[in-house]
Amino acid sequence: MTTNTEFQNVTEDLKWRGALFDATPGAEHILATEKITAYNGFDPTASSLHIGNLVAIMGLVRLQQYGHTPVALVGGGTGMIGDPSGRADERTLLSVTDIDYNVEAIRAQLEPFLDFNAKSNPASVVNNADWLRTTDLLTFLRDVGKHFTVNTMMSRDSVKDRFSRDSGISFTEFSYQLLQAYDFLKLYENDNVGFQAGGSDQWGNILGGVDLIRRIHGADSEGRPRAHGIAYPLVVNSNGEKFGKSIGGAPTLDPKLTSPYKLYQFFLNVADADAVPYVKLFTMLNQVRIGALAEAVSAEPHKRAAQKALAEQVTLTIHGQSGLDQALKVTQAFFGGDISGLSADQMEDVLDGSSVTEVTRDQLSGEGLRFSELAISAGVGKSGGDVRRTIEQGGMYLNGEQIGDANRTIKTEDLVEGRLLIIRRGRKNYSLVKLAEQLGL
RNA sequence: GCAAGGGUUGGGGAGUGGUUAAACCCAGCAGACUGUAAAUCUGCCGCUUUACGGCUUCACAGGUUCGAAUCCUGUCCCUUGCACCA
Repeated sequence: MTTNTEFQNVTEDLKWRGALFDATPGAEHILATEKITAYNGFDPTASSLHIGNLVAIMGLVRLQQYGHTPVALVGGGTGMIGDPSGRADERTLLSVTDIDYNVEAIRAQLEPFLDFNAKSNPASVVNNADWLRTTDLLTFLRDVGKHFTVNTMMSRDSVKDRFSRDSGISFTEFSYQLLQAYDFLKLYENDNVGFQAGGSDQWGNILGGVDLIRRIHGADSEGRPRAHGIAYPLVVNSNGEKFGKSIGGAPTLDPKLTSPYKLYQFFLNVADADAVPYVKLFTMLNQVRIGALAEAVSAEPHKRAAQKALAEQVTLTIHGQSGLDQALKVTQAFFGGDISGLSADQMEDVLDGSSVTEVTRDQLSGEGLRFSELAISAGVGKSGGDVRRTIEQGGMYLNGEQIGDANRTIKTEDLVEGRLLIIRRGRKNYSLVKLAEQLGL
């Protein structure tokens, strides 16, 4: 074992972290000897990136760390078509308004990761809508389409899979690979972007772009390809399941959709076997730190040192110090002690930012409000029957106390210090209910 | 356009006149055990103020029946073959 904690270049680093799946010939050499500009595309099919995108984001971060210039491409144009990769069925097209909204949201989510003010290699965000929406059909077919044979296009796995299915593939999605190749070409020509990074599912699309650039611009003066690509592996957990595919869908990077607390909890609950690999992939911690964590995991697994480090680091980068503080505070309150001992102020503080529901004083007066109704509006139950069943199984709590009666009603006396209620479903799902302010009545 | 096959509860997929709110698997939820893990086990998993009750469901609209997801008619959609086009 050497004491050397620094890697010479980004590829060594990525390899050590298990984050390099494939690279075009010569790519590693260039990454080690030159400072390049690399881009990674993000699909605006949803309003938020999720943790599945984290590998790619961290890839850009590491590239920047080693002096390369990262470019995040948000697919406002390609999003209008839809990538068939990894899809069993045709996508439903999104409206332009939705896409534009998503593009903005994603742009904002990428910002905490990258340094946009670096002197020599500032990060930037581009939107392929800027060129794709204005390119005219005939020009595109002549300049780009001419370089692709349908034979190759059909041999793509993402396309082939769909051929064998009943649903087939539309021409629209079939064309997708051309668009992504065109993006690379545009970025190469306009901004001298010579690298594309992406998940292994994007490898075919990446090579398509590399190929297109070679066909149009040929090799450089030394006979080397002008464009390169690297791919990250698909992250799976120790059960072979796709990363993030649990607990009601993948956590997002949007604090409104996934509170810092929930994000923190997601990573804290990672299985032992996954903890160290994930730390390597998703944090900037160095070899020494990670080596120590690995030892800690095997020596004292119950202390979950790696899980804690992982959850802390990820929450910190995505939601900042205040987000992490909040996540830790909530965790401490819920798992460290008894929340029924907390004051209303503390509860509110701890749960601020997670889902909050309001009730009016009227609703709680007289007969009171049925617990099941409140639980549904607070989002911890799907229907009256669902809530009742959960209560019967002992899974519903009000202010830290288990509810035994499915007909439980909520009255003003139940409010903690006259203004708050805490509903809990199962072990980890908390929801805050506030008494609405009465406005000038 | 013609012909054949098909559309079942989140997904997959049984079920072809009654005991079917609908097998089974996966996913999901709750509980036990634990380390807020994994594995395992138990219960739940259309709606309903608690129900051996009521209601609404098997693409949609009608119809036949004491009774239909199951039969008939029409409509929509999907798949496959043929034709048309080229």
